[in-house]
Order: sequence, then C-alpha cells, then structure tokens
Amino acid sequence: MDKSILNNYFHSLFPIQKETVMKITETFCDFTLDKNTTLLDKNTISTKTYFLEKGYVRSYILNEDNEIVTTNIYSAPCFVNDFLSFFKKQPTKEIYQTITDCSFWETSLENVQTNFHNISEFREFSRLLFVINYSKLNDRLIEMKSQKAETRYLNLLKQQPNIFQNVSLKIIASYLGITDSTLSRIRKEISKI
Amino acid sequence: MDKSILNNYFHSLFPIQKETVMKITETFCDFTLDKNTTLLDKNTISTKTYFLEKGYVRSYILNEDNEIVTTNIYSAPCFVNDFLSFFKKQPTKEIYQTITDCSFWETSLENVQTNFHNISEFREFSRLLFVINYSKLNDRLIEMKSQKAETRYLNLLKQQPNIFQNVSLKIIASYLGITDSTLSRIRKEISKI
DNA sequence: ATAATTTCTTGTCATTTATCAAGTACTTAT
DNA sequence: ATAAGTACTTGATAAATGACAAGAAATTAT
Repeated sequence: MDKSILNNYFHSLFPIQKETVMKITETFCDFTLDKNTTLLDKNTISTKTYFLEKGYVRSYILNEDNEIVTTNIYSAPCFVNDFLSFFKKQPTKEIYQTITDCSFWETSLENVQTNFHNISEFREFSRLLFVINYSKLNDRLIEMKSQKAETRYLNLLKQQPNIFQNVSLKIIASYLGITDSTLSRIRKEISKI
Repeated sequence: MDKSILNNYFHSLFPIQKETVMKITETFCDFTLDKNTTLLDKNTISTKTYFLEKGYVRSYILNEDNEIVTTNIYSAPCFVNDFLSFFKKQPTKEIYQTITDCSFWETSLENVQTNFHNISEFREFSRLLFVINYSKLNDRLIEMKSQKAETRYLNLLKQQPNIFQNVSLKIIASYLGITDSTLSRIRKEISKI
C-alpha cells in the first residue's frame, strides 16, 4: 500500500501540504488489472474515480460499423475518468480498457464529494485537472482539424514517445484518426528521409 | 441591469435556490460589443469570466499559414471562457470575437474564487459546467475523427440550426474543419435530394 | 513446438477533401 | 449611389486518405 506515486501526483500539479494530500488519498484503495481487461464498460455508470499508477489504458467507442475508434490513451501517472458518467451519473458511451498490465487507485464519488466540499486545496486541484484536460482536448481538436495525418503522427511521437514503446500501431492509428495502413505508409515515408 | 437571463441560466442547469443565485451574480457587470469586435485577444491573460447573454461569439486560432481555424462557436445564453488563461493565468492561444452584436455579463477571478470557496452550490455548478463542456468537446473530437464532412454538417444543422441563421458559411466551414468551397459543394449535393 | 490469431506492411484503386482561380451576389463604407 | 470588400459558388485538378485484399512478421494459445 505505497501511495507515494499517487501522493506525488498531487504535489507535481499544485503546491499543497503533505498532510492535506494524505488526508485526500486516505480513502483510495489499490487494485491491479491484466492487459486487455475492461476497466469500465459501455452503458454503465462509473461509480469510482481511477488513478492509473502504472501502465497504459485507452478509451474507445464502437462506431456504426462496429469499428473501434480510440478516443484517448492514458499513460501513468494520471487520473482516468469518464467525467459525464462519474459526476452526472450518466451511462458511459466509451469503453475503458487496459493496454498493458496496470495498477490503479480508486475512490468513490462520495469520498470525492467530501473532499471537494471540505478541503479547499482539493477543490483547486480538481478544477486544475479539468482545466488541463479540457485544454489538452481542445489542442487535439485543433490539431485534428488543421493538421494532416503525418504532422499529427510526428507531434505524438515528439510529445509522447513512450506510447510507441507500449501501444500497438493499430491503436495509435485509431487514436490519430487514421487507418493502420495509412499510418504504416506515413512511417515508411518518414523513414526514407 | 436585468439579470434574469443570467440568473435563469443557473436554474436551468442545476437545482439551486433563488437567493443563492442572486448572491453569486451580485458581482457581475454588463456590457455590450458590436459585431466583429474582439472580446479577448491572443497572447493576453483573461482576467474575466464572460456570460454571453445575447448574440454569437466565436474563438479561432491562426495557423502557420495565417489562416483562420474556428475552434468554437458560442450561442447565447452560455459562458464564454478561456479556461487555461483564466484559471492558470496563461496567455491565450485563441482569439475570441463577436460574430453579431452581443451583450455580456462579466466578473473577475477574485469574485469567482470567493464564490467557489464559499458557496457549495457554485462549486457544483462550476464543476458541472466543466463536465458538460468537456463532454461536448469530446463528442466533437470523436465526430471529427470518425465522420466525414457531410455527416458533420448534417449533425450541426440538426443540433444547432440557429447558427445557420446567424453565422456565415465561411465561419461554419472553418468550425467544421473544411474549406468554404467544400461546404458549398456539400450543400449543393444535399439540396439535390 | 505448432497452430491460431493478431499486427504490420504493401499493392491497387476509389473516395474525400483541398487548392487555385474565376465569376456572381451581397454588404458595407464613403 | 458607387466603389470596395466580402461571401458564396463552381470548375478543373491535385493531394490526402480510405477500402479491400494478400502476404509477412510477431505474438499468443494449446
């Protein structure tokens, strides 16, 4: 039950006292999942918030033709949450699945609420997480609209090279919004130079 | 100084007492802007949060070739915010500009902070706004990755028909991530049927 | 160790969308 | 009222990406 990675995550984002963090993470419980295991299924209501301590997770949807569209790739350490489902108790549209063996910490909405309303630093932290996540998503949408596939690939390679060591090209292609054949061709073209 | 639209916006999203809303919006001040006016410029730090009471606003970035990429279209009533700039005091990447004549309410970060830490209903409301905005953005990214331009156009037409009465096709095309000629051809194709 | 499955690559061809350029229809400013 | 600018459309052509299929390489299961 070593909570150092979880606790350090709070410190890394926000100036906050050691005791406050310990109080916040007091209710977190740990568990592990093997690779290719569902963390949170489609059409369920997420009752927990998850902190990914180690490993890689992705979220995806199935489109009309039942093809997988990867919506996000999470690489530890980070929180993994379906905000709409967790905070508004709505059924998930996406499926969350481990890509590698993973270790997590989890806590309930009830505990989050207690902390949110009683610990001002946790409120600030929560809001900061939203701001950061929103901003990242916004950047991805801008990139998706204004850059071609090759540029998006090169950006990802630069910004998250670790993903390429741990996630299959099939998943990465789907995350970039292209087919795996197109990704393969892009990589071939780049390797020529 | 009729705050009814502003106040009603709170009630429409969240069960909350009349008195609480009045306390929250007490510090909001109103102002108007003519069409095609900059609300928040690039590379500035947003010191206010804005509520759009009437009119249409868009945010956009200029890409490498100095072409406009419309990132969002806001139609009243709604909050208009650059979260990263407002909450993390970072310079804006986007430019926020009125599309039509607009009326706004604004308040400072200081006031938001006071409410956030003192009024539990405001905390819940703030978080709800984040959850909703995040979820909308996520849906747009999924659509952008998995649907072709014609489908994205038809979805927008269905979900926000009012935009088409108030925003030029040039801006709508840029919002949809396509050129205005492509949008023109899509509309021609659809009108044939 | 072998078979089965999945991932990755590559070829051919089709579809979607962009680019550039020109013309018409509106709006806005003087 | 006229000129200037902007929005919208359309044509011809090019670029980006997808669809489908087949084979090679890697991984997983038995």
